[in-house]
This record gives sequence, structure tokens and C-alpha cells, in this order.
Amino acid sequence: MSMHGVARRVGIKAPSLYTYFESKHALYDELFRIGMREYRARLDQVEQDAGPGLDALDAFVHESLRFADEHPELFQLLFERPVPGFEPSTEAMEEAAGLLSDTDSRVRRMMASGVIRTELDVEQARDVIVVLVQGLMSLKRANEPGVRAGEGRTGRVLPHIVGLLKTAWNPGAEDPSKEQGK
Amino acid sequence: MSMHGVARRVGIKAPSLYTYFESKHALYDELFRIGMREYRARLDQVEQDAGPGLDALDAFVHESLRFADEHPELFQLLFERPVPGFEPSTEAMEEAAGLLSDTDSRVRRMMASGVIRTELDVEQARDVIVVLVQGLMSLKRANEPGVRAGEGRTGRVLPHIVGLLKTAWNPGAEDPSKEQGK
DNA sequence: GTCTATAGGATGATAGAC
DNA sequence: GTCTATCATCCTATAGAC
Repeated sequence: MSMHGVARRVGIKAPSLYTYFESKHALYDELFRIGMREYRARLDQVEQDAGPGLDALDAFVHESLRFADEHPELFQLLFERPVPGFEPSTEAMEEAAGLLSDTDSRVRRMMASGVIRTELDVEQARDVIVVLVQGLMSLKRANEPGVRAGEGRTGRVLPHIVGLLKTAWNPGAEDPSKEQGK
Repeated sequence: MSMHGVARRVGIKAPSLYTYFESKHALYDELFRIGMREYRARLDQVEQDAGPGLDALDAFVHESLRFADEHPELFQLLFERPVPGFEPSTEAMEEAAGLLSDTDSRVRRMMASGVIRTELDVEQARDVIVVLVQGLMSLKRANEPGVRAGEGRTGRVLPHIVGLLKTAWNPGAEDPSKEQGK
């Protein structure tokens, strides 16, 4: 991404960009901040649509993969640090910290409602989920960037990843009778 | 990575590099090929040291993380496609394909010996493991590149990731009595 | 706020002497 | 095979007119 290219895309000349951003890194920083906000907003949205229960976990994973798929370069900037020398500012990192605490809250709710049953504490369970999602997103972008969601290796492994979590953390979920008593 | 920088590191001037590589992409390609070979060799080594059994799974995950930790830029080149426009040549991709079939063989052996018990087929189980390892390596490099192996968020989540696999794929492994009959 | 012009560097790659 | 010299291009960023 060059300043010239960015300027062309928004219909101005490169030097005019410096009216809005004092450096290229400042532009990266704003991208990082906006990207994190957008990702958080989308996760909020799908969570509300899904409602409580195991579907929320599915929704989280699916929406993450969809986000990485729609904005591969943005995903890279947010989660893979592709730009040597660029580190998000403190303000931008607050957005990243917000994402993490959002995820904590989700996991905490799932634990409280019995949707997730594990001996891990909230942070540990959250990190396990984060690893899974990062692995899916990173693999997808690296190995099959163009492949439609749900297809290819990543698409096929996706349900098995979610299934792995369900098997380990809520083996009785498939059987409604076990849920009744709770 | 600039040609000038590479040349300086090996004690020659930049133009002399073109005696050995006809372009920068050719140099990337050789790095990719050598990197894949080294990674495969190390996985082979630790597998032999670990012997058969569940330890082999631990060894695989740990050695992968160690590799990504020791050679973060190389990991990036091999598994995150950080260079726009660079795609490994056919010969280099054969090495990557070899890594994948190595992993298939390992998973197949674990299934055959009963170390892993799952309804997934070999390729599906392999992809699940690949996702986990990629997630661990990618997160580590992005968020805590300098942190010693075993420490930090990645270090703490590592045993839980392996534990997740064991719980889902071999819940009886902790209990030796169940192993006896097999 | 936008532009033209340009500074000031770094880069990948080549020419040609030795 | 190695070097010096250099090309040609691209880049971020600034100066200054309008």
C-alpha cells in the first residue's frame, strides 16, 4: 500500500493525504483502530442475532472467518503485524484490548449459562478460542484467499474445529435430555 | 529484507548476489524451500526422539512453536505470505506438499495405534491439528514475539490446546486401565 | 484543502572493468 | 565471481502557489 495508491483510490493526490494524516504510520494506525471497531461491531451484531446458547459460539467463529475473508489485508494488519516498524498507538491498542474483553464477556456468559463446561478459567478458555479462530483466519488467507467461504480445506475443517470445542466443552449438548435438568 | 542488507550480512556487495540468484523472488524461493526442509527435518527428529504414543502429538506442537519462535521471519514467509506478488515455485511447493503428507502420515500412525480416536478421517484430523498449530504460531509472533517459549499468553494456552485435543480425541488416555484392553 | 514540483532516499537490477 | 558505478523506478514527505 503506497500513499500514491491510497490517494488515487480516494480521488485526490498523494500530498493532500498529509492534510488528514501526518504520516503513513498514522494512516495505518487509523486503519487499525477502525478495523478493530468494525470487527467488534460485527461480532456484537451476530451475537445478538444468534441469541444465547451454543449457536453464539458458531456465530463467533463464522463471522470471524467471514471478516478475514472480506478484508484479507485488514485482517493481516490487525492480527499478523505485516508492517515492520509499525506498532499501533496506545489509543488504537485500547480498541484491541476492548476486543479481548468483549470476548471474555462472551465466554463468561457461556460458562455462566452452562453452554460451555470446562475446568479452564475465563481467560484460558478465551485464549483457546482465539487460537482456533486465528488459525482458521491465518490459514485461509495464506493458502486459499480466493476460495469461497465454506469451501476448500478451510471451509471443510471449520465445522470440525467447532465440533472439537463442543465435544471437549459440552459433550452433552447434542442430547437435549441432558439439558433439561439444568 | 533488501538485497543490500542480505549482501552485507554475507560479506559481499549487492550485485554479487545476482551471481547466485537471478532475482529477489528467486532468493525468497530458495528461502522458502530451505525453510520447509528444515521445519520438516526438525519435526522428523523430535518424532523419533518422542517415540510412538501421545507424546508425539505434544512434540509436534511444541517443536512447531519453537521453530516459529526461533525464526519468526521465516515462519512468516512459509505460512503467512507476507510478500505481495511472491508465490513459491512449483519445486518449492513440492516441499510444502511434502510437509503436508508428512503430517498425514503422523496422524495416520496415531490413528492406527489408537492414540487418536476420532470419527474424522486422516485429512480432516490433520487439518484440525494444522489449524491449532498455525493459530499458536501466528498469535505468538504477532503478539508476543520476544516472550520466552512457555511464558506469556501463548505459553499458558499451549497445554490447554493440547489438552483440548486429548480430551476430544482420546479421553481415556489418562486412565491406563482403558489402554490395557487395546 | 488542493494542487504542482521536487527533495531526498531506498530499492532492484544491469553494465562492464578486473 | 567480485567489484564500482550507475540506471531507473518507486517511495514518503515537504515547500509553496492557488
